[in-house]
Amino acid sequence: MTPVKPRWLNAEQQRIWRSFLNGVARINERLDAELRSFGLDLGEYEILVHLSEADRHMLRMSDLAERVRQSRSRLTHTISRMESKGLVSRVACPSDRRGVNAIMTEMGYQLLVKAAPSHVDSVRRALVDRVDPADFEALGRAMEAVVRDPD
Amino acid sequence: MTPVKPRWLNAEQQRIWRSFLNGVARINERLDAELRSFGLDLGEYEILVHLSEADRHMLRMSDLAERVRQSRSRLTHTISRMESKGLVSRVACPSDRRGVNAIMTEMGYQLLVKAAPSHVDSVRRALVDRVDPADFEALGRAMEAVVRDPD
DNA sequence: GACAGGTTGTTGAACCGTAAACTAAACTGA
DNA sequence: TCAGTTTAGTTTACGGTTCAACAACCTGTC
Repeated sequence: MTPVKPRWLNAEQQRIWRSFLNGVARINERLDAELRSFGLDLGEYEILVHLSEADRHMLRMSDLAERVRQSRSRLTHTISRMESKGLVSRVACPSDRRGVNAIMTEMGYQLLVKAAPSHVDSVRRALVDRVDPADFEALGRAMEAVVRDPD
Repeated sequence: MTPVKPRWLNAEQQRIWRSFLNGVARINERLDAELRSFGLDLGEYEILVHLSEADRHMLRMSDLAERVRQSRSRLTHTISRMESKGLVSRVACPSDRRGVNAIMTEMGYQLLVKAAPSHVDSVRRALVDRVDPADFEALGRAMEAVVRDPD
């Protein structure tokens, strides 16, 4: 007979869970507010980061979608907007005629270069510098466990 | 002379930061997927939770907005939708004629009672049970530091 | 007691994300 | 070879969020 009763969170676990929800919201608020002054949101910023790290600043749409955890549909929309802002452009993929490569423009690269120091500083002020280093490492292990394998 | 050079994240810090972004996204995905089967999203669920904990299952709109970290405008829209689903209703506030109280209906309460065990189970499977207990506590301290005081 | 300034909550438009349907191309195997 | 399936990316419609403007009310001060 399998247990039917739900295993509630105890008071401590519940407190931590709510802190997590609050903390995540707070961090996102701060990062978004700061990036807005560059006309970017976190999603667009991450796209620029991943393109900047890629060979020839270019990635297949589906590959990029996975890296930034956006649905393909969402990425299509986001890239279209960024394209009309001149930050990226689209190139047909030579090896697979279904494929499309997103490629960062010089203007996109320059914007990233300009925004990055301020963004990193936000990440520090919102999280990294606020937290005890040992706790920060533990947070890393925790999140790696969350992302790891099944389901 | 103040330092101008940005203090970049070192490799370890960057790895942890990216794990954090990935982990948070993963957790939200899982929770939303599960709540969808009750016709709720995380925002609506949290509204029900906070109302259920309040005296007479009732809270001022602005108070509720703060607790669930939604803008007032967003809460107005969300509550309107939930009202038309029969989960909450609105009552004028006697002491302040600008005020509006959101109050949970019996139907809203019953939905919460039905959804809660499954939701708690998701929280466990997505985070609590996946993480070493000591790391989980560290995560709590980290998030409390994020939420605490200035800015 | 009136007015300046802040607060509460709503509105409507613009914007962004989601979901499903769809086109085109590439595999797969019989 | 070719029917069936899978994959890539886009399109469309819809729903939710944000933003700015607004009306109604409260609060303190002169």
